[in-house]
Amino acid sequence: MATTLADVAREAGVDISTVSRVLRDDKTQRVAARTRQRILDVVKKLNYQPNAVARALRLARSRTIGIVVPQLDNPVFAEIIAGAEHAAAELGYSLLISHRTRSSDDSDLFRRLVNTNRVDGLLVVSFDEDMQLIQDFQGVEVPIVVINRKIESMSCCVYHNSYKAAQLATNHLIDLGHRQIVHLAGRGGGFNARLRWNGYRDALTLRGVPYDEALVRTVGYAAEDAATATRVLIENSNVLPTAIFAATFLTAAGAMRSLHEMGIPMPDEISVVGIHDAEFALILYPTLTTVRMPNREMGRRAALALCDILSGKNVDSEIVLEPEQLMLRNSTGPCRQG
Amino acid sequence: MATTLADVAREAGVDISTVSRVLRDDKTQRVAARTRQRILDVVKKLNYQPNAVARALRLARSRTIGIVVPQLDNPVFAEIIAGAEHAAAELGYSLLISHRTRSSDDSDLFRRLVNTNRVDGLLVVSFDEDMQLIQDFQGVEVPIVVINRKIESMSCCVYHNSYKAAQLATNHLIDLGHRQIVHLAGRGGGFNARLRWNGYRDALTLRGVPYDEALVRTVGYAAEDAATATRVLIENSNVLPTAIFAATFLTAAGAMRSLHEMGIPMPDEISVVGIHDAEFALILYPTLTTVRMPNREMGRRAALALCDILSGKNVDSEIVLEPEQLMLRNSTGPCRQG
DNA sequence: GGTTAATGAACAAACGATTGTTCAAACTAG
DNA sequence: CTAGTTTGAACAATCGTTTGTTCATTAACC
Repeated sequence: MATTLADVAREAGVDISTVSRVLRDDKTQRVAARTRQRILDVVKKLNYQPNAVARALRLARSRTIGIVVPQLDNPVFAEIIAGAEHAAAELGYSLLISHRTRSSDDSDLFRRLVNTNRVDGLLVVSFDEDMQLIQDFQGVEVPIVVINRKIESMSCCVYHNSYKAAQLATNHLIDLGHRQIVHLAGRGGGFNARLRWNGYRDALTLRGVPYDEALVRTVGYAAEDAATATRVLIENSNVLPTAIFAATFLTAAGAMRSLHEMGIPMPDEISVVGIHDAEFALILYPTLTTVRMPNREMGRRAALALCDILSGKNVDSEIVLEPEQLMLRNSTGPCRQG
Repeated sequence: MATTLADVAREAGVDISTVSRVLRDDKTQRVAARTRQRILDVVKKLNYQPNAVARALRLARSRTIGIVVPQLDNPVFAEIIAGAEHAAAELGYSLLISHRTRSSDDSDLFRRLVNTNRVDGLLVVSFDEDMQLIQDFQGVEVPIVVINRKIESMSCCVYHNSYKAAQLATNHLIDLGHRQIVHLAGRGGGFNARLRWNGYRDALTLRGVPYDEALVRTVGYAAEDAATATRVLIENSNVLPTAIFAATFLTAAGAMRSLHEMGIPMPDEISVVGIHDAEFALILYPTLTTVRMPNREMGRRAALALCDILSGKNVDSEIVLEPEQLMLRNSTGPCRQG
């Protein structure tokens, strides 16, 4: 069995409350230096570690936060989790992970997590389109930090500046001389999808390149969707686009596959740029130019914010993270038609 | 505040112990049908949910298991986690996630997780090469299930039949007429790396293809390592290999990138096959032929085994999962030199 | 030296559940 | 009608902490 306060107290010949006070460094009461030392010696000797469960019961705080993610096998979410786990661990919090798929009816997932007092707070990573999210928050009595999207009614949201990211990507293409720039946008008009579309449109307009809605295609999440859309787009074009700005990594990859299949060389005839950077950007051929987004940082900041809320501090209701940088690789190049 | 047993008891006009017995369906004591119904009504009315922390303290069981992973942004590990989370949730267990990097000195990570009574058991996902693992298990007093590798001294290990997977991959290449088959093996000689190498060698031998150690290269984990190794290998070959069997997904991707860069067409001049299947196999060009391994299932079986151990059942000390199937795609084709 | 103040540590009551024990009321039987 | 047995539910201890309160000592002061 694990050693308890009682074991330490017995060995040191004091009351458990005294041991507790020494360990908690209780200010309201003083302990003689000799006694304190004796206790600390015993604590070390017995390798005492406080029982987190008992403490959680007494304090009504478990020092555990829950993170709810829509899917795990997505590098973006994985990075968010990694960032959150790291930050939480540093602050002495544990991370309980929970899965919330689009399909499964998990309307009481949050309440279950919380009502059974397992978690002090919740980190919720949102899919762009999950509209049910807000109503599922009803009746959840712990602080919630929303990741990857802004929801007005929530006390704290941490998300990327996707608008800026799209501008970076688009400007890069414009700088290379491209004018016929296709945008493969996220279907469903979610938070990030909309911002990226707007960023793309405004970047064009600001630089005097006419915005043509016909060059925008909304595609689903899978690479296959982007592949199909790209094929259709190319086959039906009178004037071939010279560049593609893909809203996500998988979209970019899907587009690239179609281009390969149609024998269109990159970046010679068509440049491709994507958003989100991961190891996978390097395994594509050609390696993919992307706008790197601070996903880890997003997880980290969200965890920090939640822990701040839990310790009674005030936090900004919105934390917006700027894109890190344009990762220049081999999928983009100067426009040959310019 | 959340409702407690006391709230329910007061409302129903009974003692808390009676409420508890009704909810636990205690056999040792009977409760009058009327009382039982009254209690159940109140429970529903107040939406009572037991406090998991209090129960954990009393029962010395938290119904939480910890999963320790070496990295998160790896689709294989992500799938394992997803499988484990799902199975755990179904059995009423929560999953605490913890990160254990190769570098960080986390020799007491396991003990910390356990001694503070946060988890009833541990799922440890192993990196192939992590040799320190075993000694870090010392003094950990909860059941541990090791995932992705066999460790003799452990009571339960769940892992893939990597030997068989390698044979599947190699046989596929042999069937296509290939004889000069390179193997890009995992560096460090870890559990899976060794099995795959052996599977490759034995498949060749069994089919009468001479095994030539010069055709095996050990490479590190990153795609870049495989890319470099492939380039060196090709440039120094008298007889060009006609196929590559890459031990992992990233290895395959790295090799493919080098082949692209050297202008060697796939699969016309060189076929490539990898192990592990994910969305990423579909975004490569050409799409990658792989042996699909049951990673989700591995996580699921490990969680089930751990929960079985925790409920006192006996479990097999080894659970070996066979490769699912060869996913035939466009990176492999008949040998043109045959 | 006797009263008061400060010190140091024990005592005890929670937190919310589970579970062995006790006990009153109702029932059975002789 | 009384002694003995069931039945149904309350009582109480416990899990390992934290923290307000009490209580001896010792020190301090006039």
